[in-house]
Amino acid sequence: MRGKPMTIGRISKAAGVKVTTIRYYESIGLMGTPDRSESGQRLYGGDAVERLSFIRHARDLGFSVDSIRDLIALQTTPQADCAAIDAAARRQLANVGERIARLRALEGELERMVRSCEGGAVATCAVLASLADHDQCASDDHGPRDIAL
Amino acid sequence: MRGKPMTIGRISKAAGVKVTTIRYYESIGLMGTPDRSESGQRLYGGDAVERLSFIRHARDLGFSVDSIRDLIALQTTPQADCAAIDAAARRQLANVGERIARLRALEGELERMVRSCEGGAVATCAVLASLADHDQCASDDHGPRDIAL
DNA sequence: CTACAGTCTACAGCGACTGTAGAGACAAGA
DNA sequence: TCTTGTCTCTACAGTCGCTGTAGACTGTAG
Ligand SMILES: [Zn+2]
Ligand SMILES: [Zn+2]
Ligand SMILES: [Zn+2]
Ligand SMILES: [Zn+2]
Repeated sequence: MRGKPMTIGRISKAAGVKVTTIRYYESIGLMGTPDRSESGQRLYGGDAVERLSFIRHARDLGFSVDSIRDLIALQTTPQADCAAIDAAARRQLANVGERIARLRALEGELERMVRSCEGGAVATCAVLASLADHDQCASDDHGPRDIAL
Repeated sequence: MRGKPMTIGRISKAAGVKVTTIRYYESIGLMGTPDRSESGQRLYGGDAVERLSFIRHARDLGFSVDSIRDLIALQTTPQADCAAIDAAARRQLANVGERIARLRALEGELERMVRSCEGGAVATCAVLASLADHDQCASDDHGPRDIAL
């Protein structure tokens, strides 16, 4: 660990990850146990900032913690083939594509609902009617279950 | 409560909502406390099926439980103006639109990452390099935080 | 009567954090 | 040196929208 050791607050600011989140990442094995000062405070080197940035960027791109753990593990053998890493990225891409498709279906139905109501009493609200009965909307727009937005 | 009372299993099948989920909806006040048989089993009328369908359709469209609670409350005064309901639907529509936009940004960045790697060793993997450094990707694609996918 | 399916309550778990309480540690100013 | 204020520590509860489990009881068909 070269360079001056940094406290958790410093790497938190440096990487843009909250202190509590860093401790959480440590607890789930994404971050590895850091050195401690005599009084027990965590001490990090610059590599910790790099790893945090990596984790955060991957999270921002929607990778699960599990995937990120895998990606980190794959980095430990730099001479290996990167096919597994590329595959993980492609899986994530597909995942995002599916979510977009599902959300677009919702968007379409919501648009129709909103357009169809011309105001008036709750009793005759077209939005409410659409919500009460999916068959009434253009049929096969959104999936039946497992939205997992 | 007209019609033969139905058990929780029956309305579960009728509405396509799991038994445990129905009890959960009751516990959080979406469903109201049903009558009970002598032995303590819940007994529902057909209106329960309607309400469950309503809830499920709204959930499928991405409405939060809180919003649905509001929507249900608004239905209790059918002579009122439906503006609040329509506004809720428009809010949800905007919400979905934002999520789509964010996901499209992710999609773009992931596509670039995947395209840029031509295979080889982990040490030189372009996907990994992109993940390690957001500045390296086309800069302003995905937001800094709060993905809330 | 005997299976077996359905129902009951109460609580733990998911993912990915966030927030809290209560205690100890450290840097800077008076 | 004392004090003040900011960090840091651990451990645990809460978020959202469910899902699954355990262990007991009830209802129904053969
Ligand atoms: Zn309306
Ligand atoms: Zn629908
Ligand atoms: Zn690669
Ligand atoms: Zn990026």
